[in-house]
Amino acid sequence: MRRNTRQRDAVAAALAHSGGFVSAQTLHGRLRAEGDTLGLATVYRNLASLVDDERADVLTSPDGENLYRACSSSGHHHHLICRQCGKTVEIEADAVEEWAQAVASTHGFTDAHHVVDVFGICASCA
Amino acid sequence: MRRNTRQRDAVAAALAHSGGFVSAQTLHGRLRAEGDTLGLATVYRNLASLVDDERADVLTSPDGENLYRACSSSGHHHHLICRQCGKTVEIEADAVEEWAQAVASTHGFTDAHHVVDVFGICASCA
DNA sequence: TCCGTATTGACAACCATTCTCAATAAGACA
DNA sequence: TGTCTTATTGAGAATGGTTGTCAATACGGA
Repeated sequence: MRRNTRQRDAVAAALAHSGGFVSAQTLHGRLRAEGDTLGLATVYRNLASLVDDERADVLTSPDGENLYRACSSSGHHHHLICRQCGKTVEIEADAVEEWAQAVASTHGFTDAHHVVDVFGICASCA
Repeated sequence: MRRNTRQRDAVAAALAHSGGFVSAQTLHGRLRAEGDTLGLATVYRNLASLVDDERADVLTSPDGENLYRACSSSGHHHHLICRQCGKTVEIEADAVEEWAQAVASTHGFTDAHHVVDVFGICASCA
């Protein structure tokens, strides 16, 4: 049975409030900075449960950190992410979708999923 | 100045010998099992240098481990990977390269890197 | 209000990876 | 071949993100 706790709401709200991808550590830091005391493990647990419910996306940054983001469009999409500030732009990429499928079937692969993410430095961070 | 050491050769050979993607830990284990004594840190260092020289590829597995693979075609490229057996096909994707750069600069992002990998089930596993 | 139990928090445990630094050995040069 | 410089190694400690542990807390149905 799922219970609604102050902490769960706080994590969901903080995630929704920060525009782009955020690490669990950063999110925890922000919540503490705002005076909300809650454990780091709790942040991880709630982020994981949000991902389970498909209310958030995860992706692994190049330096191995897990980044989370409130999921707006429920459909399939990709991201352009600022390595510095985490600002994120959702990308539509029909061309890439088709390309991925084509490549997979050319080599006899089925049930193809793909990971397509672009990392860079955004204009305001440059 | 780069020096050729027994350990460097051993790592390169072991990587080339194992067909698909292997973790540094696994590679280290295999080398030790064959009686070759060398440090884990050395395996990491040599794998990193192989990646630097573009003689090997890295990718991060879903559970956060770094997997390495001897690289046949030098230069930047992507992978089509079987979720089941780990079999890997190297993909050339100039169109995707251009697309990634275009998307990044369209949104004012610079220094764009990208992650493009396709996971599926290969013909023999299907 | 009472009670069962999901959830929390503090901290320990984990584990891949990187760092440290003294010891070793590759390779240039004479 | 011998010497010298220094890249490389090895063992273990350190790092850092993430997960596990377990007693204490508090949600929510009865």
